Amino acid sequence: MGKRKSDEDNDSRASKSKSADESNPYLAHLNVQKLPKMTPRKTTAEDAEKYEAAPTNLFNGRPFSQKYRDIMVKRRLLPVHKQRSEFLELVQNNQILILVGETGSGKTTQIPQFLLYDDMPQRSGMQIACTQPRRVAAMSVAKRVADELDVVLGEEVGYSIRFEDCTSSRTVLKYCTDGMLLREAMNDPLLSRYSGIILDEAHERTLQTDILMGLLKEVCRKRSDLRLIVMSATLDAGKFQSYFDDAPLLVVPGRTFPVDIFYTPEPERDYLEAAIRTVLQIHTCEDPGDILVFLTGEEEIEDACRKISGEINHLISAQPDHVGDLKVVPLYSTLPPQMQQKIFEDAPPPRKKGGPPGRKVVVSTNIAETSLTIDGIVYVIDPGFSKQKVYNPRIRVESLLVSPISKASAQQRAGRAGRTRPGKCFRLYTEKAFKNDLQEQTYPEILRCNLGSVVLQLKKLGIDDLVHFDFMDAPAPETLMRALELLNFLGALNDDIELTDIGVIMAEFPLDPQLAKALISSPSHTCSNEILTIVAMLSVPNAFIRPNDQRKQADEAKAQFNHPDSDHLTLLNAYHEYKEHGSDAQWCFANYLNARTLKSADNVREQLKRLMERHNIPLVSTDFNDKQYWNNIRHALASGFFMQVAHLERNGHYLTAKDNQVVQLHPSCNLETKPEWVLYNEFVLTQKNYIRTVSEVKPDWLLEISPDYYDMKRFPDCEGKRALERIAAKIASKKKDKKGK
DNA sequence: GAGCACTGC
Repeated sequence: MGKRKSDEDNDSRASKSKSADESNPYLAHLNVQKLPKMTPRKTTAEDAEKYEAAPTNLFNGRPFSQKYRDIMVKRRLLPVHKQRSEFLELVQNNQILILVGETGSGKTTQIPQFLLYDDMPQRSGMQIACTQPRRVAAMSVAKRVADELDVVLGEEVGYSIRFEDCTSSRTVLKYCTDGMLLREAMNDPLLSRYSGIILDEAHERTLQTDILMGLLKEVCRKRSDLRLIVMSATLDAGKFQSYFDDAPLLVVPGRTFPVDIFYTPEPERDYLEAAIRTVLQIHTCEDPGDILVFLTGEEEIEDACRKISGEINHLISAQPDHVGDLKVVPLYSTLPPQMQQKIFEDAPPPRKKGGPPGRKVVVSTNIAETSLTIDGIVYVIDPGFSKQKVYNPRIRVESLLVSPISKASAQQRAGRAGRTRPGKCFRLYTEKAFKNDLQEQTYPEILRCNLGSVVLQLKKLGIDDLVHFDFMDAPAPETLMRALELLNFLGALNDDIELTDIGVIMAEFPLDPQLAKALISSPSHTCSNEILTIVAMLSVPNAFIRPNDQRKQADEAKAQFNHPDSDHLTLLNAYHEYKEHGSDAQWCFANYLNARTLKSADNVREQLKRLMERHNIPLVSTDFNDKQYWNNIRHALASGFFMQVAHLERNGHYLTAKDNQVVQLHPSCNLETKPEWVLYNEFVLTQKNYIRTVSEVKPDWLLEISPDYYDMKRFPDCEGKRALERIAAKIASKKKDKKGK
């Protein structure tokens, strides 16, 4: 707090009082009299610029550095700079502002600073938050803006992301992930510490951004002092404006190079083949410049890379004087980081002096559309597809489907060719298809996924009437019903759709409701330490590595951790061994385990452990030699996953309980037998219906955990039902016997 | 006997 006080001193010194400075020789250099008076929300661009050009920093009282002045020259050249006055006028006269700025406009770095000089949150001990969908962006932009304001990162400017809070009591501008701001809202629904909130990249319409928009729309009504700026890259501004009650719009031009778009005259039958052909054509016919190809997934990308390399080798040996080298680089999220780094390497040089130039081609998933920017790309090949999540509320299954992209997405892809100089984009579909068949925008995530967690969060945020909640795009009623039903069966919501005591605690955990429930229930099965580990392992990507050319060795390595009737316990064993071996990366490598993934599981575990301690959920274990050790763990899992259970039918197939979907154990399952009853972590819909990460359960646990879900009166007829009825009868007669005696 | 678009708390 000491620092904030000195800010105020500095401020008031600058604006009104002279006497203190005149009598203080150390402050003589401030030359304060020349600085204009600044009143919050009345700042003009000229006044702010005078402060930015003053000898000392308004925010920390230190003299500005040369580096600061050098950066300032560049900042003044950003397109958004020209509109500072316009921005200030709009934000001073309106509570909500929509800002559209294309790539290179400088909106992410400058707008928060413009607002900072106008709001001056330091005077009232408040902050400005700017949200980003991704952690790396929050971190790197915060670093940049700290430099631009000539302050130390983590002091006046900071960032806040999961696992890392780089802010202090003097922080006035904070970049954070949108999920982080949402977490804050759960404990402070009015977000009262913020004088201004900027939602960046709103056009991406992530789940969190959509919830924040709905929430902030309400918060603005209750807090007239709050300023909200919604920033987006696309020209879909009209939708944002009308959602926010016709908020004014500021359009900032971008700074990119023109990109020529080419379409195919006829539809392509095989986009993969067409993409490869186009790479070869560009390489042999076009000017130097790197190529970016968008494909849908790992397998397709690796396949394409092999084929391109093969074809290029042919061409080079046929015409060595006319065809240069081509470096083919795959890119997808599960690629290890050192492999991902290859996209930044230079294109190969000509093989001999004066020979044809070398070129780099990056074959990538959608990761290169938003998350990663590769400089030097001049050619983009866009086949027009990506994998998208879809949710089927009827069978309660999320799956990934290769689908046509939207126009907005096609535009974004094309833009990747014009970052450093004019480029070309080859769309492997017809212009007519682009105009008539592609939808304008990609469906927002909130329409495409299971909403269990979202509904729990909204309830925790104090939204009582979910059905009438003002979503920008309202999810299907059936999807909401499914979420409410799940939360009701889990005991998080009562029959009046109110949050229960357990529901309140569940909402605190950054977990799917099923996992949160299993974790909270685990102390009553004396295995919370173990469930904590399993939940952490299930919250990170698959830790078992299985390279295509070493499948056998990898499977043998995994077999060491195997538990005969539970994949969940295999995860537990792997984690224990990892810790036993001192979290050693070498050991992980030798045992086909992903050290990075296990490290992040450990991080997650620590975070969840702290939350458990905060809520007084005891950390306990059953003695390892107790024969109930394994049973207790599976029993606790069942208390969260009793709705994800399958029964082995006499024909050898599994049928999911109640939904009666035919499913098979995923080939990655390591169960030694096919137990009659299993619970599963995940339903994977690919060529077949698979259930993945499976454990044996005892049917009497199911009846005991949720008599409501396993109410035989509301259970469809199947072999599983008859088996459950027999067990129920047995339990009933036992109870009777007991009473009789 | 198969995959795992991408994020995030």
